[in-house]
Amino acid sequence: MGDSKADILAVATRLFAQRGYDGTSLQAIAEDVGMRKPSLLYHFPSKTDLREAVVSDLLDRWQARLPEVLAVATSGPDRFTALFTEVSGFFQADPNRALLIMREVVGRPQETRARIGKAARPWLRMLSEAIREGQAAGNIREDVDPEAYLVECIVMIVGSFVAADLAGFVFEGAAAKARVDRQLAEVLRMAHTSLFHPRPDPAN
Amino acid sequence: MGDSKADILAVATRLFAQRGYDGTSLQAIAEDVGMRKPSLLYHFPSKTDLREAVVSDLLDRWQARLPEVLAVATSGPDRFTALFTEVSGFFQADPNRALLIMREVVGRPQETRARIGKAARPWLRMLSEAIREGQAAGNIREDVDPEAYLVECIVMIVGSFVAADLAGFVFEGAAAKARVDRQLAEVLRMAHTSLFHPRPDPAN
DNA sequence: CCTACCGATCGGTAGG
DNA sequence: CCTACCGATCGGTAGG
Repeated sequence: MGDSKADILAVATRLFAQRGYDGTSLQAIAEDVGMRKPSLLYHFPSKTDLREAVVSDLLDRWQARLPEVLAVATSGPDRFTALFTEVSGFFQADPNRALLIMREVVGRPQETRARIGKAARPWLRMLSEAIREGQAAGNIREDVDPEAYLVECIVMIVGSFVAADLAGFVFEGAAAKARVDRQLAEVLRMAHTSLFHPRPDPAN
Repeated sequence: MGDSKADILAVATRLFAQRGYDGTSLQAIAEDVGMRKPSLLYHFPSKTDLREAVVSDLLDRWQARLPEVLAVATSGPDRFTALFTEVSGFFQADPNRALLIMREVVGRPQETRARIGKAARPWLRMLSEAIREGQAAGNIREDVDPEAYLVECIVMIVGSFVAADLAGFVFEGAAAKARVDRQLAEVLRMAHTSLFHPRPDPAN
């Protein structure tokens, strides 16, 4: 029923995220979609094309969230936490997104990496500028390296999903979902504490 | 010249790290080593065996550094920075280690993940206990989640090497090596700031 | 450590 | 969207 192209994209995203690009055959994707391999290749002329479409789809979905993210980042109380929640919510909506990005970034094809980098660029520019303004205004610690700080925040958020899987082997108990939540809570704390000046009234 | 088995391990580590396990053929490894595929399979009976040997080799090299790490972690001034430097130095000695770990952790074979988790476990237990003691003694922030904090520190360190590659596309200039150094410096600052209580004498 | 070779599976095409 | 099929490459074996 419905849009075959969208079905293929959804299945390919899931399998590329979970088994990697090289570890996923077109046959496996076609089977999960419920069609034969040549039919899949009618919609996407080659495996490389499918990969690009999967990455484009992910980046498009991020761009589609742009309005909410901007709204939250420019007004209201505690903009920092709101922005953080917005970003991590994007990955929580589908944890495969985090795995996929990790794999595509670590993977070799420079072209794909360049596209992800290009998509992230305006965001990082805008936010690093905001950090510099905060530093000039005295709200943000002077020793923060804005670009490096932002990169590490993304690394931590995306890494939380990857690590949550592994953490099950390291510490007992706790389902993957609860693990992610706990990791993300700590990431928020770390990111917040290391960005702003300490409050002058600690209960210490 | 010399130990074929060690040569194979070194080449396999490099190629698995850079192209992934599925993206690396035994033929490619054999070629780089300078032998034929069946000769390689004489030393390692199957590709799976080779993968396990590569992971074991990495974990063994980490274990071999244990004495220095423990020495640095239990005495001397600024044990935090010393321990951090020791850990990141392990990956700086060969950045492929960071890529390999990232790939093996994100990859599916649960067995490999379980082994990495098992190797990390005693370390994380020991350090999280030390954090709890610091919290009881009042040196460390009460709101730190010890296990989650440590997981994120590792995520950040390993992620710095992965991100340094990508950062070249996001911000202009700066070679990968300098990028890693800059990211690691910021990771150290973030990890330190978010762990300890603020000094009572900020120049603010 | 090699040559020679195997069945299976890969991405992709022809043709309808 | 299918059946039928292609050459290339995969991990691995036989045998020396």
